[in-house]
Amino acid sequence: MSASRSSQPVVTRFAPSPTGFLHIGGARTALFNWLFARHHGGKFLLRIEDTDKVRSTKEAIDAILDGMHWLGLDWDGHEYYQSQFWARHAEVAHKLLERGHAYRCYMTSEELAQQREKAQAERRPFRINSPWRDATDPQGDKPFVIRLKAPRDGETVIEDRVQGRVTVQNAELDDFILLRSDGSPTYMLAVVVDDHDMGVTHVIRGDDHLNNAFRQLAIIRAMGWPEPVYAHVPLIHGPDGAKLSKRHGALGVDAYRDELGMLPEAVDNYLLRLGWGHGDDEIISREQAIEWFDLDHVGKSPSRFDFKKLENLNGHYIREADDGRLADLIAPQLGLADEQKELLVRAMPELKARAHTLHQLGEGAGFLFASRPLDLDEAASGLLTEDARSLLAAAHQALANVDDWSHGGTEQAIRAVADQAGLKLGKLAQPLRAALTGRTTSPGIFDVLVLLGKGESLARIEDQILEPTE
RNA sequence: GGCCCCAUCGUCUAGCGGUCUAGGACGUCGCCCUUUCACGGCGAAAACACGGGUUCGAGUCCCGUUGGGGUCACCA
Repeated sequence: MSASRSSQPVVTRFAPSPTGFLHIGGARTALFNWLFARHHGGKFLLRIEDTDKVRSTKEAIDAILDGMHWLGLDWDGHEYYQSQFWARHAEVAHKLLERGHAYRCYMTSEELAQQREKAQAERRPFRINSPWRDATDPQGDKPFVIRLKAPRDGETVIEDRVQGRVTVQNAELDDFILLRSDGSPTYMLAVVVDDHDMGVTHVIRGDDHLNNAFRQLAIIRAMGWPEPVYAHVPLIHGPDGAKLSKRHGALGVDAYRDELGMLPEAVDNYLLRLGWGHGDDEIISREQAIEWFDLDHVGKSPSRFDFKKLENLNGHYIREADDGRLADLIAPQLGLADEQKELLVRAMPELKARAHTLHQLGEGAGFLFASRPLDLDEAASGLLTEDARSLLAAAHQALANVDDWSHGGTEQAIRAVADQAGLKLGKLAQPLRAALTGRTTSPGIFDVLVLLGKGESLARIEDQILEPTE
């Protein structure tokens, strides 16, 4: 009976393979691992699984580290690189060999293919059946791989913290490869060795690894190592229920930031609630998440990605966010000079209530920095009828006489003009909005007036009073 | 196909045998607020996949059916 690690200080890890970017599913796995470690005051480690040299690139690794930083998922100590431990992996493979838990297999790929075809023809599931499993005599320098001598009888049971008790007949598992013919370790060996050496106590990962867990356990038991606690989290699916693909949301987290205009706290909050719940709570701060997170409330069924909900959450966090921070985030998009940022910050309280993404926020701020004469959109120019223009003239005159250029001061003047014309405020406010912002939607009209200032406001109105030159 | 897993409103979920005429959130639709759009407030429609059991009693336990997902490499 192997010792359990569940009573030791918690050590979790996130082990992405750098073959692309940090996708959203990986981000959630990382978040869960991070939260679990922080909740228990343990350690959260990061290991880059770069054993596939061809597909692993520096860019991909940077993208992952960058994504982790953005989401606020800091790891303890330095990041590990799996490729650095090849010698150690091989060492373990040979130890297994010495102990009779593994064997040299000299089967050629042709022989393997033959077995596979035969199994297929007989319509029975294919299991590798190597004649070398019980061979005792080394075959000189013929090429070989090292295979695990997996148990064939009985069953293996995993008490998964998310999936519950999962049982698999050992006959289902075959003698998978530990060390390739070129001496490199397979993933199955490498994870087990690294997790052990890093002292990982809890393996929290996507449930696409659930089947692997049984194979990995076989290695662990053969080595007599302590077994980690497993928690296999269901995968995230696209809106149509199919596996999340690029078409849906398997974008890199960088795309959520750069292309979708999301705030990291919104993505974190959304990801946390996807597959995990805490009563009726929806808006959950980092601190609360650390306090509340547990494996018991992770759901067992896959969940679909819902952009609308993410966007709603993002809108919430934008409204909560600091005005200066938001201004900094969208200033590049607007191409603003530093001295223009002050206006943006001042306008932010009005702007941010109207945006669900950073891009919408930027669009909403556009009118503040537009140069005269304004480019009116179709709906706005449609509003500027002959009648409207003469109304604007009256408004211009009234506004020109306003000394107290404040929300109240401008409102008083505009309401007076509307009253005099016997019109509801809206009849005047809309043309005014069109002249001032070039749009039919904007922050409150008096806020716009104040933000723009007296000079600019009057000038923009004046631009629209004059008949358009055909 | 073999093996493994899953199944509450359209979506994310609460529910851990009676408190469920099933709660919250997003989305949808009304109404209110209102100078537009938002924000905010109020309200509505909307679910326990199906069939058997177990039990005094099942959304909650068991079995089956159906549906969905995962996995079956000298990839990770």
